[in-house]
Amino acid sequence: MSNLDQIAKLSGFSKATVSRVLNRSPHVSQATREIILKIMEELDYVPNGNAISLSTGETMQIGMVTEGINEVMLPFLNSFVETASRHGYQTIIYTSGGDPAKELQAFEDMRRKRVDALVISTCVNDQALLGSYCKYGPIVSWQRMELPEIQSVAMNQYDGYMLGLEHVIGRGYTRIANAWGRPASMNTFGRIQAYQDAARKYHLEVNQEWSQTGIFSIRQGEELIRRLLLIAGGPPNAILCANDMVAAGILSEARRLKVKVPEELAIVGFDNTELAHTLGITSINNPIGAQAQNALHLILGKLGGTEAGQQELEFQLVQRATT
Amino acid sequence: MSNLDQIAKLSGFSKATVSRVLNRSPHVSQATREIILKIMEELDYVPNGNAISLSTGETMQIGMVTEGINEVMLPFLNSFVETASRHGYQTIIYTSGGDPAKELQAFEDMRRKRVDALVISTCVNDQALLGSYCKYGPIVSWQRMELPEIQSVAMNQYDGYMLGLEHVIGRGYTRIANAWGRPASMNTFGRIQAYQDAARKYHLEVNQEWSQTGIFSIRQGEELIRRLLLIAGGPPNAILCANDMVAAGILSEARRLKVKVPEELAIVGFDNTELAHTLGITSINNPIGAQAQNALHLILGKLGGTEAGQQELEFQLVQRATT
DNA sequence: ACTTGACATGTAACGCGTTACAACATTTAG
DNA sequence: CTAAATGTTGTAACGCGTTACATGTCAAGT
Repeated sequence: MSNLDQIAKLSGFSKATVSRVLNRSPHVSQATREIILKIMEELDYVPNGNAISLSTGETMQIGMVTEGINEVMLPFLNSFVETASRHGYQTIIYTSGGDPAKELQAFEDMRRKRVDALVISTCVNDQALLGSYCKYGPIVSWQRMELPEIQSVAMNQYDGYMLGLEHVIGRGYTRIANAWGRPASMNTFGRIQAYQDAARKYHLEVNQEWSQTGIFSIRQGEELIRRLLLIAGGPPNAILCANDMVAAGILSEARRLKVKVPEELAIVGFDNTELAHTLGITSINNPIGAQAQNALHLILGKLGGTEAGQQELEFQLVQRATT
Repeated sequence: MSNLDQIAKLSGFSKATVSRVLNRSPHVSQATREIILKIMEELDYVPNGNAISLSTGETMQIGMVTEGINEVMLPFLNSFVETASRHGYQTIIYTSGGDPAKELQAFEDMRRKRVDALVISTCVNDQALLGSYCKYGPIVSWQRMELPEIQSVAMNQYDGYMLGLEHVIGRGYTRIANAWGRPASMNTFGRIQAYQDAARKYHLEVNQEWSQTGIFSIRQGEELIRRLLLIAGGPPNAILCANDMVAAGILSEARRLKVKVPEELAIVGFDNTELAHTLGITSINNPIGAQAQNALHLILGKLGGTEAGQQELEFQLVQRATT
């Protein structure tokens, strides 16, 4: 394995000049550049990434923190990895599986200079704790955060959820159930607010049992609808879901149980993923890919010292067969 | 930002001793260890990951090479990330989007010591080219490879596909269509072989137009079934798919077109992902998670110098509503 | 002819741990 | 009581680029 020193010795120039060639510095004569490039070629030289990172203090790597990779994350992850790579950054995945200690590994890795920045997709640690890592590098979150240090690319969940609510209300549904996601998250908070405001404004029937938090997955959706159908005082006739996976679970289980969709039950998903398209689920179009790009741009801005703003994004509702 | 030198100076011991404390070497007296740990604590010291990597030549990072992250990859990726992390390795995602040059970046990164090893999920470069990177570190592939240097954790596709074929044949279907994946891949090759052997053995009706390669996604599945239904000489009455996404596309489009499943069309997916469960698609259980673990173990073995074997895995067919 | 500046290149310190080898002290065995 | 073994710690080189600053050269400007 050849190194820069050898190239320098062989070419007769100093390490500095060789380094300049590597970094395309203009302060090298064309003749010198060619000689050095030729020798590099002959020795099959590539610079050692770790040495560069140690020296510059940059790893060109960004960590993505998440509980686990699921269908909803897919467009976020894909878009982020893609965009980051276009800017020369690689993405490292940190999955916690819900274990705060494992999640912390990502933050420690930033402290140890293994990654230059972090994007949080979902996280299970205390926000104050995460905040204490901000001094080690930029942290941007997909979900909205209370902590001002951690910027978020989440959209205004209140508006998005209201869009879904008014859609089903407009179609005559009044017994609306809610499958919300992470309890105590800002996203969920905005959605709850929207529901409460809509309930008041449109005089919806309200039943505590119709609203649940902590519902994320296909299986949880399946279970939820089974429970909802058994509720005393009657089941809801519409349900808004935390994401499309939940909606998919509810839809397939409802079909199995011979519940007519959308006549007896309207279903609205969230995120408008491929899944919603495939299953024909009405969904609120969360422009996830664009959010991921925003996340990267915020990070690049912070890394570069320029405080970049994010472009504004808008929700849309895509109507399909479930409403 | 404190460093090892400072800890050494403050504690009165040498860098070597401090390093020994960090690495839990037994050759340090208890008293010394405590003094040094205390100072580390006070200075809020963490070792610099890049310095460690430069020094040891290991990054504790493994690259995952793929065209893009999709539903089928999900269990592979999740399982790999999880297992790797348990062994102290982080996973870096390299998506090529089908561009060989972008894909090569991953291989170059191994050459530059940015990652210790690579797992190939899907790849678009010439295998011979990839082979030339084997000298820089272990490369393991999910898909079967022709190159002996690149070990694979793929299962015997012939057997798995035959399982699916015999299942539908056993249920009386004889006009079997095939939606195969990547052309010219070993996986596809095995499946084609299985189909040809089965066609001969069970006297299946054969129609060139029923078999296609290059079908991977939900959308492609949708398009495919539309085309198949228009074929002169009649459409097939069963179809085996490259993966569950394709099966999902076919199923939903078939329903839209009022084709009765499974009466008029049997559908068999591959991989038995969450998607197949949700949509009730019969699928061949490719134990993807276990394959990912195998991949990691092969890599760890090669990194550690011990040639680890992989545990044998078996296919199963999970019957659901589409057959 | 002389200053000024542009350009090319070198020097040496720096970023930060790891580790082979040496050295010394203290037991333990004989 | 000495030699060998064991345990503790230090020295210094190594892994490999980057970069601020210094030096030297040559042409343009006056």
